[in-house]
Amino acid sequence: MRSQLARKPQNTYHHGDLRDALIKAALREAEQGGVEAISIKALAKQLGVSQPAPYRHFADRDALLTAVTAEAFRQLSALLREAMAKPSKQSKLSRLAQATLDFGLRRNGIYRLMFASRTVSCAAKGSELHEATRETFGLVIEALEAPAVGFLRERQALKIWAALHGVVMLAEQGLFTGEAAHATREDLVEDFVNETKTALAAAIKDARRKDKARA
Amino acid sequence: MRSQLARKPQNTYHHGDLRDALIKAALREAEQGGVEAISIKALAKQLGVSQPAPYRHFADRDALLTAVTAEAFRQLSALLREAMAKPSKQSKLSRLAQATLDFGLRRNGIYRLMFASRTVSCAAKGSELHEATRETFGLVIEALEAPAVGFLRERQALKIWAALHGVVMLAEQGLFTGEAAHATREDLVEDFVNETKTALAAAIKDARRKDKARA
DNA sequence: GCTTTAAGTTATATCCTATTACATTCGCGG
DNA sequence: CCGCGAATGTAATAGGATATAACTTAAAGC
Repeated sequence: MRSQLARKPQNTYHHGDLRDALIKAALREAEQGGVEAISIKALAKQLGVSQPAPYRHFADRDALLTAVTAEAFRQLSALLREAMAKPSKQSKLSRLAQATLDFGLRRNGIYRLMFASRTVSCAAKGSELHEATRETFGLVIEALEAPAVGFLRERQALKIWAALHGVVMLAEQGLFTGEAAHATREDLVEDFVNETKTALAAAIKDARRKDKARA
Repeated sequence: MRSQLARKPQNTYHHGDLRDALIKAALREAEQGGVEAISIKALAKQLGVSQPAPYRHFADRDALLTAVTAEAFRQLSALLREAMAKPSKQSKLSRLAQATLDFGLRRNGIYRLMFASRTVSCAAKGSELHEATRETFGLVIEALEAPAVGFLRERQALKIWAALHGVVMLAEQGLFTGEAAHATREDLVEDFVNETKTALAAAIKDARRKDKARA
């Protein structure tokens, strides 16, 4: 496999793994300047191939962005899985939440590419991107560590997921400076984590009660 | 004032209010296709002026986007103010929250322009955009209808603000379809509203208790 | 080994941003 | 009321990006 080498080996007509190299390089670019920093032309030059070469692998810029976004989701999933796996006195949910915040701030260009573009919503069911996002969301559900009550769990997962987004976005926009800085980003995330836990516990208790009443 | 007419009157060298017309037209474009739908050239053509004319009013595309974003925030503020003013059996906070959700979904292209781009975070203190965003955030604080405990209020305002963002983003990305659709967007928003209210009440009670203990 | 096909190249069309140099109009002081 | 400077608009043009078409080279399979 030549996919490790980002650049094309000299004197070879074929790059070897241009598709993969393009995605990796695009991710690097996006890390700094967000979506608009991804330029087919620039990537081609960087990888030592001609400008239209990428079009052999991606129909257009959007197709590349979609693939890049999918890869980014897989990387986030890996990070979250890792955070959830390592032993800690904190809950799985808390670790997942803080890891998400960390990813969202440290790799903000990529984060915005993942969530702030319309790419995701246009992903067809069954597509690579759709699967990648579902996997990530699955981890959120898993982190709740709740008995399988189906939609109750999904609802809380959606809520914490949404709240995390918001914190990342606002943090990146500098809304935590000034007087509001009394609350750090991490504090807010922990607030949401706790509220999610109590809400989930209450919902389950409620469901059990109704269940018993019916019996 | 000629600002009502979007198009340049025929046979007049000067447009009359090109700056304003550009912002309005750009907002219309963004409503459909988001930020990338805003093209200086296309706007100029649409307004019947030469292609470089806009550069008399905006240094570059970014400057236009910044102005457009500021206008969008002012429009959101107006909408929220209206929602909060009209009599209703629901709380101010609930009305503000639902109005935000509505704005975020119905005018999603603009919403993304406002929050998903880095424009806002680059706004210098005192700039038009910075003032516009602070005004909007001020309305959120106002909607809490809490006694002035300063940072306690700001913290809850940040939290509900963040949560609202998240819901809008996820909703727009279609994460509420499928099994998760058990919870509608409006339900989630109401959940957050209620959690904010109880959290704020608890925080204030706590602060009072500590205050009394000191006396 | 020969052919088919995947992958890359050169050339080119089109669109957009942005600048420069020039033209026109507005408005204000004399 | 006139003339001059600032504001605003135009034409011409450079430069960069996406994307397509026609051609070329290497790889892979029979």
